[in-house]
Amino acid sequence: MANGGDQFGLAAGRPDSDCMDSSKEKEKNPSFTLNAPPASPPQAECSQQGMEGIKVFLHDRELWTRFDEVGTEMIITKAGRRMFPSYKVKVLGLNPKTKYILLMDIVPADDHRYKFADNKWSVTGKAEPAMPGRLYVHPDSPATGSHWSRQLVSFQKLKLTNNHLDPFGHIILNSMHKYQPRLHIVKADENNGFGSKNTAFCTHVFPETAFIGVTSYQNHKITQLKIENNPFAKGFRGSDDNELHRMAKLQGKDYPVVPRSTVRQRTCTTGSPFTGEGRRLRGSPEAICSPYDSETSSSRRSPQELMSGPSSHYTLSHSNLQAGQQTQVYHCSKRKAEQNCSPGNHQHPYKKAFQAGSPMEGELYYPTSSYPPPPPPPPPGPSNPALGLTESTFVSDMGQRQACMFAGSESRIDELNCPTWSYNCPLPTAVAPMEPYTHYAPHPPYSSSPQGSRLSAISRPSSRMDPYHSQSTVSPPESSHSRHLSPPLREFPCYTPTLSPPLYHTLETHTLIRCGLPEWSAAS
DNA sequence: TCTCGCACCTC
DNA sequence: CGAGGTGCGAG
Repeated sequence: MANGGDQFGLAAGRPDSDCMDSSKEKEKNPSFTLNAPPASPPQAECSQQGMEGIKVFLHDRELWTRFDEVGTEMIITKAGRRMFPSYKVKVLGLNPKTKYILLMDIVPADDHRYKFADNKWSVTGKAEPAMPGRLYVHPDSPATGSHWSRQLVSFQKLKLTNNHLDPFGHIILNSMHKYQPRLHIVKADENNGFGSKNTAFCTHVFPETAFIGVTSYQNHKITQLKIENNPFAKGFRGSDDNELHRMAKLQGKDYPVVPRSTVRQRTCTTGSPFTGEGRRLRGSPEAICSPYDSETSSSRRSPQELMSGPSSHYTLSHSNLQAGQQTQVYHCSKRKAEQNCSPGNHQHPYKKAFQAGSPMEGELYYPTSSYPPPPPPPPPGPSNPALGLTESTFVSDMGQRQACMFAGSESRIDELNCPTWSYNCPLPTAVAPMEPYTHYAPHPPYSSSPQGSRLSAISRPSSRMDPYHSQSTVSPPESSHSRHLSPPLREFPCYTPTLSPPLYHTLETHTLIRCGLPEWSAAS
């Protein structure tokens, strides 16, 4: 991302990059300091709650970095498209016996809409209102620390869609907008009591995983990278003659055609438009940028570092979560869901469902009332929905454990009052009500530690940096910095214990519970 | 811009 | 083998 971020010009600079230790980072990059919160006081609730020692390393970071340097694009389709590279992480430092819920969300990186012209990305306007925020709960959740640490934690099955009414629980994104995936680790230990102030969680952001959602690839370099690295795209690889023949066929030409991939490779490799100055799209002027800058520097790290290093994870307090998101939870039974509705079905079924029926549903589901609460509240955070979800829930519901989606609106969070857990019943249709998230509050995602602070700050002016301290955690192997911010608040989505038939369960935002911060708590 | 059906591929 | 993940290119 570093680069990528730059490329996109995302508003943000990336917060620090992954692997480095924040402290180290600072050393390297003075600028970093500016943005980044000081090594920060561990205030973090995270630390208090034993989340401080958690280290997260992005798998295949090198690959992510390669994409990022060009400007990562992720295809978003109505049926839902997987991300590539896949988001996989190695998590260390968890208490072996404690149960945790791992989930992801993807938040707007900034409030811009982008266009790809002249072989480069540039800002073309203001972002569309944020889509309903959804959280993807790892299918294994909740599971013990030993379980998570045993092997890579893969979010490979997470799918992205541009269908605002998506019933499958896929993460909804807007095309030509930049996003930042985030990983949330929520302690599901009963002792914490879900929804309690003590519930601990932390958020990790790998700037290099930021991407722009597209309905079709814009940058040939990206297409090439996808083809070269994604096994499912093997058929497009220009291995030798195959490609030529294939291309010729496709084009209906008798003569060999030069495979795009080949061309691209040559073309793109070196000077990506993005590189250097070119890369940065105008970032949002906001402070955000700075963090990224720091990030950028980080990007400069040696390849080795990038590769192996644990990415820096920032622990963001929930604040990082995008503001204004609502939380909804969807449990999808993988197979079933797919069978019933998914793409697999051949678009028909689901199309109908979505297109035809959806509008209504969508409307119905969108609770206008709750809508954009003014200050973007803290992100749904790892909504504890997960927490709420007990194992039993997960397990039982899903024959197999499956990923669950949550959509959260931060905005609501504010509104939420005290921590109470409520359970919502999934809609019969499986469509969860969602609210649009409040339009993005400045980009939360990025500001990692600094972000964290930023986010919070953003969402709530009052809660700025102070409240959140990002701790810098040193990531072991490589330099990584992880910052743990103590979240001011925590929200917990309510969750329905009984999974109803519908594959998905939705947690509504208002059901979220906030925990923790005084500031926020006061809000609304 | 986006959607769709397709060939080709992995699993 | 079938299910399903790919990018392609026409529409």
